[in-house]
Amino acid sequence: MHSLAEAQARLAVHIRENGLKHTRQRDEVLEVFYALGGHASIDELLAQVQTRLPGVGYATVYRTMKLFVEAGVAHERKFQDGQTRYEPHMGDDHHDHLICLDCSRIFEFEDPIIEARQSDICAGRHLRPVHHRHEIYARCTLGAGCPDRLPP
Amino acid sequence: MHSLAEAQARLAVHIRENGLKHTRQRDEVLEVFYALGGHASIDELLAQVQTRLPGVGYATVYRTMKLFVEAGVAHERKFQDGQTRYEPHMGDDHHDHLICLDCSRIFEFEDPIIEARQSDICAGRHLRPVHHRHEIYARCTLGAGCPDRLPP
DNA sequence: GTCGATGCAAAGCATTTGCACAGAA
DNA sequence: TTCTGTGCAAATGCTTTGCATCGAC
Repeated sequence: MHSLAEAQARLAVHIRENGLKHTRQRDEVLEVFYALGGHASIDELLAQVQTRLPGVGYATVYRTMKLFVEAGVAHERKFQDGQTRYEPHMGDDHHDHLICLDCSRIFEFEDPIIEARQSDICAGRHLRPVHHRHEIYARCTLGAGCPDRLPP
Repeated sequence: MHSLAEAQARLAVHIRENGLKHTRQRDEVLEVFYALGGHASIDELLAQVQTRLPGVGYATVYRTMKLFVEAGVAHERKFQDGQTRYEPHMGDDHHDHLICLDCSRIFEFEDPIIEARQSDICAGRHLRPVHHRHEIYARCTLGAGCPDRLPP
């Protein structure tokens, strides 16, 4: 699942199968969620949704994103700033995050060697990894030359 | 720094150097903190401190743990249960966490291969790792035989 | 006697929930 | 018409802060 259209289809199925309802709000939140691209916070989502559908409040966005997670179209990520962020579900590929402390950009990475080491570490303790969280916080080696430096 | 005595010494220095004061509460919180051994939450700390010094409230424990972090005798860790946990600072050695979803135990691990891969991943993007968070959530392969299984 | 620390209650944030009403099916 | 979804406000859980008082120096 990559595109908005696929997400809409999957959500529709989930709604059907669980006797839920298709609403304008859910449509708009899903479109905004895909338009924002990834790592969107509730505040960012709400701000965008309100430009399309004034009157929507936090409760609806929170409930809707929870529904998206249950429907499998979104993932929940908790970084260190106290805000929950969401990203579109992209099939089975797993990835972790690399966060630039200079410009706040969030990169994604996936490393088979690290994944393998994790299994080994677990195996030594009679454990089997279920999921993990791996975030690297880093700074530009280019200093002020960071091409996408953002205001602090 | 490993022992309570060393932590007491370091805290005393920090207090001296910053014109702060040595108090009974800070003594007790530090002892309880070391007695609990690691990954203690504010609630756990407060409960223990109150057996020794009734009347202490959340505010004091929160403020005291923040002081310990500044003094370098404690580290702050945020796992996924919404509670901040603290662990004694053990010199320069860094470690990550392996959390058993069956019995809630928290293991520590450190893996040079993973650390090296992290640097490589950063280098490819002109970044230099500053710190990271790596948590593996796992289940016992022993099933109900998990020797230290705890109630859910 | 100063000035930082404490304890309590109130305030802050992010998130969740109760409830009356609106709107899909 | 029925029952879920929505919007608002109040409630919650964790953490921080304001303020009068306490206690270390």
